[in-house]
Amino acid sequence: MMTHRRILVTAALPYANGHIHIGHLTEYVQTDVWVRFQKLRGNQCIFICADDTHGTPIMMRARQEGRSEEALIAEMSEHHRRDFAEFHIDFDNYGSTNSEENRHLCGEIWKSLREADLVVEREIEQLFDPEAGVFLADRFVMGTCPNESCQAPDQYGDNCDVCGSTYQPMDLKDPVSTLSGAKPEVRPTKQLFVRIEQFHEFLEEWISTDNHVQPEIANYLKGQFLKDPLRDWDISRPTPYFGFEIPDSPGNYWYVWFDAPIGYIASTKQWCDGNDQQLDDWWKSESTEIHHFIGKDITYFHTLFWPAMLKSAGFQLPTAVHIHGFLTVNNRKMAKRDGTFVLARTYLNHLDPSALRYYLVSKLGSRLDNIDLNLEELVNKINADLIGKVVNLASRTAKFVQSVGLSAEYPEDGGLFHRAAALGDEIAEAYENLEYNKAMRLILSIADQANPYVEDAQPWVLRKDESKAQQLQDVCTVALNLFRQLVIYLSPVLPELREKTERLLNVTLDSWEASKTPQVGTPVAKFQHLMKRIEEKDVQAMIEESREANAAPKSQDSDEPLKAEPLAEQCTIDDFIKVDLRVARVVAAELIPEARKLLRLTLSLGGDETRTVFAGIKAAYQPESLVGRLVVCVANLAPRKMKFGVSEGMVVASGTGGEEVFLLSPDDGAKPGERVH
RNA sequence: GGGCCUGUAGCUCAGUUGGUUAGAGCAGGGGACUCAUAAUCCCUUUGUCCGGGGUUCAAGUCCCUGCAGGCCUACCA
Repeated sequence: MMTHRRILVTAALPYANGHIHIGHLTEYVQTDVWVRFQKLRGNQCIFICADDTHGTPIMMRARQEGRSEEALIAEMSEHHRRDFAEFHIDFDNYGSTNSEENRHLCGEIWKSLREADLVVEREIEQLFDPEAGVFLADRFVMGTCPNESCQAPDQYGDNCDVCGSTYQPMDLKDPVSTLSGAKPEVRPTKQLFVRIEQFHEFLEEWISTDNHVQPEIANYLKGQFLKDPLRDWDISRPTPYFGFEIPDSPGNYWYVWFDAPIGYIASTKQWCDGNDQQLDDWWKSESTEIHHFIGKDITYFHTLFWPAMLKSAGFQLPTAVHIHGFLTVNNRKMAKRDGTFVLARTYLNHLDPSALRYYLVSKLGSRLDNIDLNLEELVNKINADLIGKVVNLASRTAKFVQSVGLSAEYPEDGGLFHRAAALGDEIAEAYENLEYNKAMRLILSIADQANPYVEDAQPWVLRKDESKAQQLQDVCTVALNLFRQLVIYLSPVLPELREKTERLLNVTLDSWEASKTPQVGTPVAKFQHLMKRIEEKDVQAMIEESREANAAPKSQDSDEPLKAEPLAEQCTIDDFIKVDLRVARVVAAELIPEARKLLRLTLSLGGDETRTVFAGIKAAYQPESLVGRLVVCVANLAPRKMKFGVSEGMVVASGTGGEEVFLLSPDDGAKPGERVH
């Protein structure tokens, strides 16, 4: 018998700025399955989550919608809760970072940081948007890359997409606020920093021991952050900011990444208050395990800052931070354009949540690989595995024993039940270690033995001979007991199947141990469908709706590009004329193997006039597809020395970069060398 | 440029501390059955285990190297 464990589990807090989509669901399903598994094993386990509600994006959106932040986050919370509930994601408490409990705990932890003398005040300069009246985070500023050899326009405030260099938003040339289009001013602000370097040795030790993080993550952190002194962590934001004002620093607010993880504790506190529990038993007790499930994008907050904060405030550190990869659909990044950016709600409009749960779980392992949702495979897998093999077992036998129930004693079955029970240990180990794909393989192997058993025993023949009634009952008793084992093993993934099976077999399947003892002598209810097949057309309809819901209305294009990059200030015709745009023909296009983004183009402006241009379009265009086509180039741009040679101009394109690059082409009839007026 | 990961049948993947003829599911082909949500069962085809070296009695499995793909991160390692 295993020891009774007390386990606290969290999933990342979804941001209150958007709806839940199937990418999010990978994490919540992974976590929910683990929690349900622990509960089934008899451990005391609670699943804690909350909405992450603070920060500039929430503030700006509320303003835009003309309502309070509180109204916005309250509505979002409703949506999130409903989506999760319908995907059978069952939190013990779902809170909000904008709660009194959280404010209080932030204060407590803050006090510990102060007392340990870990907080320093420093004056820094930040960009301020005079029109919107807010300080601008890096991503709210765009301008020209300050790198002399790059000068790419329209880059964010922290780094350049084109040359990859990093810099401060102050360094950008011609910066523009993406909120208002105004030119930001540089203003000094006093901000608070946490001297996290104090924890350097401790963190190095912590990430290297006891599987606190996956080995590849430990490796990454050591190589990426811990090899140098850790930089002070900028933990405050000046007013206006939607969040908690720092008690001993009026006008300053805690940065959202300070109060968000504390939200885990605050949400636990709410649960404790409602369940007669002591918070300290969960967050300050060595006998409690704490497991965080997060995506790889937020690794650094959870493996460096968070342990440091907990450590200094005397809280228990996580037992493990489990990090997973991202979800792709049909092997591509989810994209609105492809209809693969599917909201949880849109999925629910067309398909059974159990299907996605099973599919994701059958793909998930313990590593942080990305996982792919192949829609064709989804249909196939659900129908073949769950309907054809698992549910079919009950479907083909239950009605034969509807009137008599299960046999009074468990019949001879050639060791089938015993073997499946023994396999339970291995399945449990796979669940425990987050090797869900392995667990599903093992479980399905039971169904693969059960169906031939039924085939061989031929209950449909037995029932025609009244003298074989006992034999018939026995065969169905075996099949339904194997089915019952399957359902227990699958119940962390498919809670709905469990409930329906409980009704069919008149039992409660709330313990893993139950899989070891056969069920006998109980009545069997009238068989009803336990799960529906998936139809290809429903998947198609879901994709269509995702496309429509996200695409702009037909007569009107989306305002997103303009919002992302507001109009520049007015210029005169003289300004415009300075830029000599010419039609050019691509006469050669070469891959530069060492370059990540660049292609080397040779452009002809007619006659002998040519230009060599390095263009950041490698991800978007095949070189051979470019040769011969017409493009528009900036012909009088000052040459720039680049890593692979001198670039003598630019080709004109729109798009956000990467694969999203669209070259301009003149209509038919244009000739190389013609000026664009 | 650096770091990490991956590369096994058409597809998705298993292959335990190196040990006999390399496996499963799906797909494909053939057959059986009719209880079941056109479900199920049986039989069946396919592999330069990415390439090249090396260690070993023995390598998909260990070492080196090359190639390809993915992710992360940078003229700092």
